[in-house]
Amino acid sequence: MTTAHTGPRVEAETLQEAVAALRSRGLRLSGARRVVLEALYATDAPLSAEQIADGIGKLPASDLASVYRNLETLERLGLVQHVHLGHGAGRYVRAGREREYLVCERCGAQRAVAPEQLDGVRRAVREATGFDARFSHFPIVGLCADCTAREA
Amino acid sequence: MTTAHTGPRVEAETLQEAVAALRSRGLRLSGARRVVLEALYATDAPLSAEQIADGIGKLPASDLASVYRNLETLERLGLVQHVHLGHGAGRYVRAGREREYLVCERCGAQRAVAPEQLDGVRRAVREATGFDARFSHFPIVGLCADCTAREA
DNA sequence: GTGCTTGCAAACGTTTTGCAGACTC
DNA sequence: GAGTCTGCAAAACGTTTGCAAGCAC
Repeated sequence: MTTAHTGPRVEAETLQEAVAALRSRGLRLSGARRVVLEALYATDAPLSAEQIADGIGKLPASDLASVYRNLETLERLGLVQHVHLGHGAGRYVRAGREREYLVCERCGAQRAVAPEQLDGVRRAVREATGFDARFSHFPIVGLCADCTAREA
Repeated sequence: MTTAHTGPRVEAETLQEAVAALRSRGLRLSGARRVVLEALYATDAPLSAEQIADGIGKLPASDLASVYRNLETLERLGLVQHVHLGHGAGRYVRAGREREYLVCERCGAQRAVAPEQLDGVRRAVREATGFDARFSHFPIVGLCADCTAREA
């Protein structure tokens, strides 16, 4: 870790806003940091740290340890979120995309949906258990429609 | 891995039945294997491989690698199931307990419930997405009632 | 005796940490 | 110039694998 930079979370729709948010906290825009941000702003798909370090095939590569450090810094700032989509490595997406995930544990299919689509699920969870469910960090896991059909 | 032992899953309510199931597949009841089974049948709580290897404080200890190998064998037999309750190590429970899990991502509280209790949730997931959700392997993650209240 | 099973050690994939030098502001 | 940030190397963590010896059957 570098020095702690706490404070309220930040909104950033664009790379420019993200950079502004960084600067407003006294953080710098280094080469490695830019690679991480550009990768995350280049796609909506959840990326592994390794994919980011490799520059997702088109950006300059950077050190994996720096990628992890930057992801942590950016997550603390509220610019990045990580997701666990199964048994493998964690995945990272820029925050503010407002997505929740479902993963099929048979075929591995991943699906991202808008949170509103799961409001009924959230309501059912609250009624049954009192929990306020969030599927943005850990997904709903089960069998997708195809695998359910194949099962029968 | 040792030799493969495939075949239909097995039911075992008691340790004796589990041992019988083992034997019916040509598997043996070694010391290390007994420690794993006794630990799992001693509690309903999901245990880490390390806790099992330590004999959950009261049983004889055994080697961690053997514990993992036995857990895999027993899981393949259908006698054991593993659960991921957050960022840490995996947890293991004996199968047939029919539990699904909720975890609070703020305070870490874990709750196990009977699957029927989440039937409404499953229905809501199916209606919204076509998925057949299962919360026995990956839990529902969110904020528990206490943390939700504290939030406001 | 056969061959499943063990313990130990070493490797694994992912993530974290220590450190001296480099770069941003 | 001050202090953040980097790359590299090494460690940490949970888990898997190779192997020769040991034990259940």
